Amino acid sequence: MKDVAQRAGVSLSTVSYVLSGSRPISGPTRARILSAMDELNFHPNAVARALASKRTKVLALLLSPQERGLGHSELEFVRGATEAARNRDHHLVLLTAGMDSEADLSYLKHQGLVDGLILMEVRLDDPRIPLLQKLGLPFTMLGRSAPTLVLPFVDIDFDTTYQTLLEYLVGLGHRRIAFVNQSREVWASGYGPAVRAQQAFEHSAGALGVTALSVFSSSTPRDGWEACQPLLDASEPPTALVVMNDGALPGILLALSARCLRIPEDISVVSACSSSLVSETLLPALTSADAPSRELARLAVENLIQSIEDPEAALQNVLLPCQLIIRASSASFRTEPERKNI
Amino acid sequence: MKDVAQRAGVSLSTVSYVLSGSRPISGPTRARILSAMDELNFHPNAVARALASKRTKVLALLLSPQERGLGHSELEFVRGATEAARNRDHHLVLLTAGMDSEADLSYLKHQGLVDGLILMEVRLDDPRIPLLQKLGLPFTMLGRSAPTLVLPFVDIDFDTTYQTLLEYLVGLGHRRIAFVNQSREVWASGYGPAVRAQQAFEHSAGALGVTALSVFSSSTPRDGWEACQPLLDASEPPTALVVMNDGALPGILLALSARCLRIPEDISVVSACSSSLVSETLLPALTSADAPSRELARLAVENLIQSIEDPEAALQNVLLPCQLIIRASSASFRTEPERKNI
DNA sequence: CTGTTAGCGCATTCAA
DNA sequence: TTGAATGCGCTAACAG
Repeated sequence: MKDVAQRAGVSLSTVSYVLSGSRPISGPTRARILSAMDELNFHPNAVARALASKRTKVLALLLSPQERGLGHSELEFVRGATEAARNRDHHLVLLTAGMDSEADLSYLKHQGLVDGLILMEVRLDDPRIPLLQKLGLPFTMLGRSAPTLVLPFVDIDFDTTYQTLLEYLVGLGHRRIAFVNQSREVWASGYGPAVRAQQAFEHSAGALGVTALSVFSSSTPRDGWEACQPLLDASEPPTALVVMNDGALPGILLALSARCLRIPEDISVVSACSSSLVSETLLPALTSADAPSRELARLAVENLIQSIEDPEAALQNVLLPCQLIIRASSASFRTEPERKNI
Repeated sequence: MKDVAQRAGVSLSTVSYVLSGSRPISGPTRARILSAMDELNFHPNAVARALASKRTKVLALLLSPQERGLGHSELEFVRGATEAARNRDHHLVLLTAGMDSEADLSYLKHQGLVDGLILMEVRLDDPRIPLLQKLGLPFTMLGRSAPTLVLPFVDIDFDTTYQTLLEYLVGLGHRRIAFVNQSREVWASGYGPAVRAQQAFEHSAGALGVTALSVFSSSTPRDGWEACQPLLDASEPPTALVVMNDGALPGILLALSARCLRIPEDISVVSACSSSLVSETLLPALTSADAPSRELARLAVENLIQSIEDPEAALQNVLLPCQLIIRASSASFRTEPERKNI
């Protein structure tokens, strides 16, 4: 950098100022400096900048790749966040270690390698939250914890999503609708989406006066298969399935196929809070309420950067509903003219 | 850190040396220093260390989450790599941006935020390789490029894997075996696994004298379904399917179900180079050759760190075969006593 | 075995 | 609008 300064006939600090833009530099000198940088193939060193400015411009996304691997909708979130970070001149890295214990997070903080965090897979009483607050490490959540806490987050608007979904199905004539949630363990652990979706489904179903059944399933085809057996064995099986479980979907479709139930003639299947990348490629293509992952990611990043730059700023929480996209797996329920159960 | 030094009654550098361990320190002083660090709740600052030592101790895993989302086997690799990095006192971050162009990689290098890279999804003539060599950025590949290049890599031993797989199937009496590869585009682009697996399959099939068919399929259930239609429509359909395509598997199973072909009575299905997390949870549980992701990850990290610490070191390439695990989807082929085709 | 010292490459405060 | 000087927190010679 001092080479650049010499070559441009200015002082080292002037070079620094054109880089950071934190001070007005006259047109000509700025141009000389820029071309000098170019000629010398100069690239500022991020580590040194970080040390001097105490900001690394690195944001981390905490993943917990325990259960089901990263689905398409998570990946879309990652892409959106990466892109948003870039637009704001930041790096976005994914961290996967056991970033949950106090030791880990404290380590992260003191290492000083990241300026802030985005938490995924937030639970209602997520233990990471008090830790991060205590450590003073800026963070934003994808999902939210218990409603009492005032914290920065972006999340799916489950109420609106399920209301839209159920109104659509009821409009098609369905009166017995089943919900396939995530696993009971995940739900019981207070994982936000599982809990809120369950509530939202039951609430909307009640408001619309439809019979609501629900089952849990881990995110595997095998469990999806098993989870829907009782539903299909019932004396009055549901005429529509709402599934918020991408991983279980193949098993569910297989189970229906095994019983020779046609979709959507015999039963409608809609996917909730998933990615169109999965809904579109299933057989048949599934009507779905697609999660606004990209948009949420963008908002989360903006949120985080803002709270890094101004810790006092009023936080701006956002809830976005999933968007209903009608595909081939839903149809109006005909009052059993030719329903064939085997 | 100077506070620690004072409190322990030693010089600043001595503290530094107990941290880095790069110099023998006597028991007593070391103990005093450690307890001083503890009392002051001291944590070394990674950024400062990086600036002074010119090593960030950060390794990056380059992902290209374009097509199919990260599958379980990739995630297992990530976990293995993270763990291995930790054991060697390094951080492992995942980078997902468009880290392929020269500009991006050069940026990464000059930023100086990472010491080295692990490349995933390597193609036979991967453009990133010459770039990284030119930039002098240490890297290791998961997978390998054209065989002529001498570069550090770890990879699956496709030849052994497919030989084992086919010998197993032939031993069960199968003589018509089909292979479902990744998509034609992926194969044509020179993606290593797709190319090498195809070769290995054909070679082993030839050596064993079995009739080999093969099709391509993108990693979606829909395409899996479609890809196997011609196989099943053939006058002499295969009696066994070898699938190296986790994403297509659900569609393939659905297609078989739709034709009322039972697994394994009517047709055997085995999964190649996948993760047991998917094979186990499909219906039925699939016999599979599981990728040694964890071990490969560990080796890749060791490799990379070694080449960072000693760029001249003789590189140690490794090929590991997948391990055949027999589950419920394969059985001996009975010479059509009751084969029911619909 | 331990202390002294000179940077690492840049941001930023003070002067001019 | 620019320059000079100080320091971010730590490492790694060089000296004892």
